[in-house]
Amino acid sequence: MPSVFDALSHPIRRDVLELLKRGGMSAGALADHFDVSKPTMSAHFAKLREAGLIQGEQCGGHIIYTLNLSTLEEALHGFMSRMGMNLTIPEDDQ
Amino acid sequence: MPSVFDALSHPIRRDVLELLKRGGMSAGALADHFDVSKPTMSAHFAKLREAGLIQGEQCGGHIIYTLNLSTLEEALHGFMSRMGMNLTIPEDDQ
DNA sequence: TTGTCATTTAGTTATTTAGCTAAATTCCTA
DNA sequence: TAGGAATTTAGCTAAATAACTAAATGACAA
Repeated sequence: MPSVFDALSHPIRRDVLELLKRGGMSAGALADHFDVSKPTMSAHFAKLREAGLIQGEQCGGHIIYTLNLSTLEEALHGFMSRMGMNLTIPEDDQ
Repeated sequence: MPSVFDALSHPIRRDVLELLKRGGMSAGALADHFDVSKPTMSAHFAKLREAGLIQGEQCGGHIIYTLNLSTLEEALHGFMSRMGMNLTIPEDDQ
């Protein structure tokens, strides 16, 4: 069971989270953004899933991944408060 | 050259950063907090150094490691602004 | 300058990670 | 229900990581 910080240690996985910031995307659409094979991307998705950072939902013939921002917030908040920093989340744009 | 996120991926290294939050400590004093050998700790220090998160200064027969908080802030700030979060650093206690 | 303590380097091992291709699975659609 | 697209699983390889012990280095102190 990889921690959030393990999941964040690979640049592709950080990029995936950013792509998901504005809404869900299918595994294939996500994979198209990166220059590695789809099975490799599938393994990255699995690591993000196991860390609780994303979740996938079967939707038609696709799987739509969505960001679980609260897991990320919680992990960063926990670490940063240990380090004496504060995290603030801005209000949603409307 | 490991990134800040690589350096943060090991729990011992995150704990080292927290121990250094309030000031410098020698390699030996830091190592005493963990249940691994000193050479193993030396490798963890090296990774933190290469990521720019700590620096060591020869001081008497010891090496004093100090936190480079700005590197951590910059990396977290960079990632969090990509993710639509904000980081604030509270004023120093006086 | 020799001894001692602190730290790092060397060298080894086991495990994990990241990547690939090929095959299996899943789920729609015709 | 057969075909086809999307995704994951299996199985493999190479490289990186984390750990250890033993040896080397560095820096003071007697």
